Amino acid sequence: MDTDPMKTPSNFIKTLIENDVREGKNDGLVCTRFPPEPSGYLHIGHAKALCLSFGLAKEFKGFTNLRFDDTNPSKESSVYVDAIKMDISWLGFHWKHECRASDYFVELYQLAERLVLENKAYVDSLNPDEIREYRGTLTNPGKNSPYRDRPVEENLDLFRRMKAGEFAEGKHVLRLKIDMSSPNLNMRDPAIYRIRHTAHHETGDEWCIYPMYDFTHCISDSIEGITHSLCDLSFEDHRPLYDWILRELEMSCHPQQIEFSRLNLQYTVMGKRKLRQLVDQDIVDGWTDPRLPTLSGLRRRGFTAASIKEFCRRVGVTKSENNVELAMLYSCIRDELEISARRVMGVLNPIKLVIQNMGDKDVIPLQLANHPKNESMGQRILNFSNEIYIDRADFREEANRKYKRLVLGGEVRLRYGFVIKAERIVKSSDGEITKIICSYDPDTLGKNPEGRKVRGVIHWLPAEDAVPAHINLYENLFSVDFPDSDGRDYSELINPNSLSTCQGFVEPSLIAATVEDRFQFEREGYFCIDSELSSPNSLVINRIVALKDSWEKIDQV
RNA sequence: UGGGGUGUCGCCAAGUUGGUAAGGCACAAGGUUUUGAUCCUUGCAUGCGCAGGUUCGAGUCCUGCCACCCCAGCCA
Repeated sequence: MDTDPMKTPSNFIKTLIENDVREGKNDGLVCTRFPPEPSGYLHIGHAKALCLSFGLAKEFKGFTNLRFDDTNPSKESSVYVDAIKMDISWLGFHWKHECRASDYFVELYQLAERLVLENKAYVDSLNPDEIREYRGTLTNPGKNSPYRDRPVEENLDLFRRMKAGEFAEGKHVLRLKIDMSSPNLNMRDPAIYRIRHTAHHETGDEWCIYPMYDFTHCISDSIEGITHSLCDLSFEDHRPLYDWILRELEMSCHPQQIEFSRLNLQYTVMGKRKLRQLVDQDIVDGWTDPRLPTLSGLRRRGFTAASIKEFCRRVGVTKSENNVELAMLYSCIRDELEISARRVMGVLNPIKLVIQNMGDKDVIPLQLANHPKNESMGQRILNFSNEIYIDRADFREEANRKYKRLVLGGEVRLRYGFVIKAERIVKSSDGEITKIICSYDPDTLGKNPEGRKVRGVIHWLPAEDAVPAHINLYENLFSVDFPDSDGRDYSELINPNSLSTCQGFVEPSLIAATVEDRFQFEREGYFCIDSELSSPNSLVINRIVALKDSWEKIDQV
């Protein structure tokens, strides 16, 4: 496989395009488009489509247009337009033209009139229920509408009056005259214009009839000179219609529609309707909730654009059903952050530890590497003093040999510091450990103690300099791997632990961290500053992903 | 029982004219390690949905089955 991150790995679409270019089709041009409907936020499935369409066009020196498919004013809004542009830019893609289907409303209308004139379209006055009835079923052919043979003049008159606003919604619809007995339901006289007395976020109240997807999309592609129109498998059945319209209209540019399978990620949902439901029902904290697979959510969680593109590269492009494991995504961000993230100490569940053989005022400045393998990332100093914090999970009153951390009476090394020994503990009246009293061995900095082996290393923070932080830890949003194919209601499938928070401590340097920064809390995972809730005097930190943890498995047996 | 698709390791996925099954993730076992991380080494489909056939040779060709997905919005 091609491992160059700058290039799309080989896939069936790329192969097909390579052949087109080789044969000189479209004068060797490769022009694509990304056509979101501005009715929701983009998610990681869109990232796959983005990587494909933008990636291919770029590789073949073509261009990609961003086109908002805004033909349904009742569902769309400009707030989504802005969010979508933001997400695409964040991923690092540059579109040639920013277009909207609504830019073509006049042209679309004229083309529709032409089809009426050529007796290839007619105004149907059946109501929605009747239209459904007449359409037939999957196994039975449909039958012609009684209005199908209206004279051209009457169709034209009616269509113009639809446009003029003379009719109520649902009264009439413009349909293509194709074949009511086609085995492909999409060819059974599809509706291409409906009446909607709704203002459009771009065209205002200029129109009260709006063209529908099948009619709009192919023509928009054609107008823009798109050569390869990539979409997901659900449009495969629409391709004959796509081609029919462009052929009947004798459009000079006839793009090729190619379908690929959409991305499915385990333990989450990708459908726009479903994501909206999570947002609307306040199951999550808006479209940018870090648990969501939306690009805004992933960004807020701390995923980088590069890691998402790498993920898309790794999952590939095919026509087969796929259910990608979350581990694949996590691996991408870990691989990147392992190299780039600076290391810091962060204590999630603090417990105080007192060094008894150190004075109150004693301070030993310790040098800590910002990255164990990259000296150029420099060092920092942390003051070791007689009161420090460690994580509760790193201490046990008793434990078996497998436990490598601090045990009462045992020794452990403080990361980049001394070896300490747990002498005794202090408990509160309800039995909770409130303090661990330790001694430290001054002769163990940077070297092993004489005659003993210290197996464990734990992270720590000086109590004096520790900065409190609100830390968000995430787990899968859903408790089942395929929420879509589970019969139960969403509310029953949400993982109650998808978000857990703790009040921990971090190094002072994080006060100055920016939203772009990512860091590794040693032994814990990769974290970032929450872009919406954090401030220098009240840090909110999100865990992007935990470090791989082979201990967790051992501990459970 | 109509039409359109898809079936290669637990997951993703190469496999372009038939020539003797890439790679990634995950997992397992060793080694290194002041992160139970990283890194390194090794292992992981006599098998390509099933059954036949053609062929010296088939994941790749032929035939017949089976399974799963999508389509009956005046949504996109």
